[in-house]
Amino acid sequence: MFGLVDCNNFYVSCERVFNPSLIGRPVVVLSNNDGCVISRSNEAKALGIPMGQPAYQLKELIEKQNVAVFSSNYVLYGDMSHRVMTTLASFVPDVEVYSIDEAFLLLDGFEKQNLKELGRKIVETIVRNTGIPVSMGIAPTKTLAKVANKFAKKFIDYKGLCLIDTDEKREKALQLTAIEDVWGIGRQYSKMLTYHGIHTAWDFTQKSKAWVRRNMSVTGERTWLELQGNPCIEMEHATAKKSICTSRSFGERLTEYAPVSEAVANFAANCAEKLRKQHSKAMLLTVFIHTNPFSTSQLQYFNQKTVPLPVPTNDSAELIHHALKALKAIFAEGYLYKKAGVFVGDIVPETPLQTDLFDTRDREKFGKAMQVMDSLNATYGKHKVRIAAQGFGRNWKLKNEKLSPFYTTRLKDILEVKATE
DNA sequence: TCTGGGGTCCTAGGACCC
DNA sequence: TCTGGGGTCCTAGGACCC
Repeated sequence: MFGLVDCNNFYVSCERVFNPSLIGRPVVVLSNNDGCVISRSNEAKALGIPMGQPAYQLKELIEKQNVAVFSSNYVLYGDMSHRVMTTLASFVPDVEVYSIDEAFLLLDGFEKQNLKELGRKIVETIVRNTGIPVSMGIAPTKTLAKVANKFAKKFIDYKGLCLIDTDEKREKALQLTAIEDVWGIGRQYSKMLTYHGIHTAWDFTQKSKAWVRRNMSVTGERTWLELQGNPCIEMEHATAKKSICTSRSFGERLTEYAPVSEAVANFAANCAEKLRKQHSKAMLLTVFIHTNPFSTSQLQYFNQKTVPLPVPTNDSAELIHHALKALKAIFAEGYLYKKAGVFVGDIVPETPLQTDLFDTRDREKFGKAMQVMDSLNATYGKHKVRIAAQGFGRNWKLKNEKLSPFYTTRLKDILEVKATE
């Protein structure tokens, strides 16, 4: 059996833990740059605020209904997520952290009756220990655990826990699940399936295996099997990323090369840090820049450049060097830039080192410098020690006007909470 | 009229997830 | 005025090998 634990309205719940006056109120959290709504309290959902709605289109509603609005505070959410995951790991040995607010649990070896008790205990302990309310689904496959989780969330009588442990329950659940709500069925497949008269998860399971394979390839076939109780998607465990990307929209439009290059240098440094953290190096780097695609009045420009790295590397200075060279090749004057990003690919393990006959860089020396930089920054704060090209300008920085304090990670903010308490 | 029979690797694009 | 930021897997087709 598999369990799926999912935090309810996660980002909103994080804000509420440290600001209980938000409980009972409509609350939303916005994406980077205060762009779109990405988390909503139940009260905000009841007002009809959809997921992904641009904030500026909701201005009136927000004022009229006194909706509390927050910029996203990923430092806080990341720390709260860690607390939830650690608590889960104290109950079962095999936890797969699936996203910032979700985890799969392998529940093999528990008796049926114990399973319900265990689930109940997990749901109650998480909210008591972290303040974050969660829902849990338990079923014979991951896809069915996802289905069970939706019921745990939807029906208040379940008190956050739903088991699908008999064929009867499974059939009933599938009949009540719309096809577009199935894990693995996205917008395109929903459209195609609806066209073929398939409206529920149950309808889907009634199609032949060959039909599903023909129209939806092996991934669709797996979903089909999983919905019938045949597990084909196993537990996965954190492995090194095969590609890494850091990109941001700018708080204001940029026209000059200097601030764009500063931003790109920071994105490259960020990619380098992520590479070092997972002990790998990249062999390929891409830089992209573009104007605001939503604008109808401005001249549009999209461009990107990919460069092979002569020697696999995770050195900040080296990645910045190549990123800026690529940027120079694609930067064009006369546009209002909205977004840029750095992408690294062809990722290989840090060792063994692939050497290059003509490589003149003292990699041992620079590697040590990176280690020192990482350890200083771990103590004194992100990017406290940096490469000069990263600059101090900040004029490309994000808009986040409604940012909450770093309640759990920054001393000043922790003390502020204590003082108000 | 008839025109071999396998392979591998890479890339782009499309689907999906949070 | 104002619209996020990450990832994964699969397939088809082309280039190339013998």
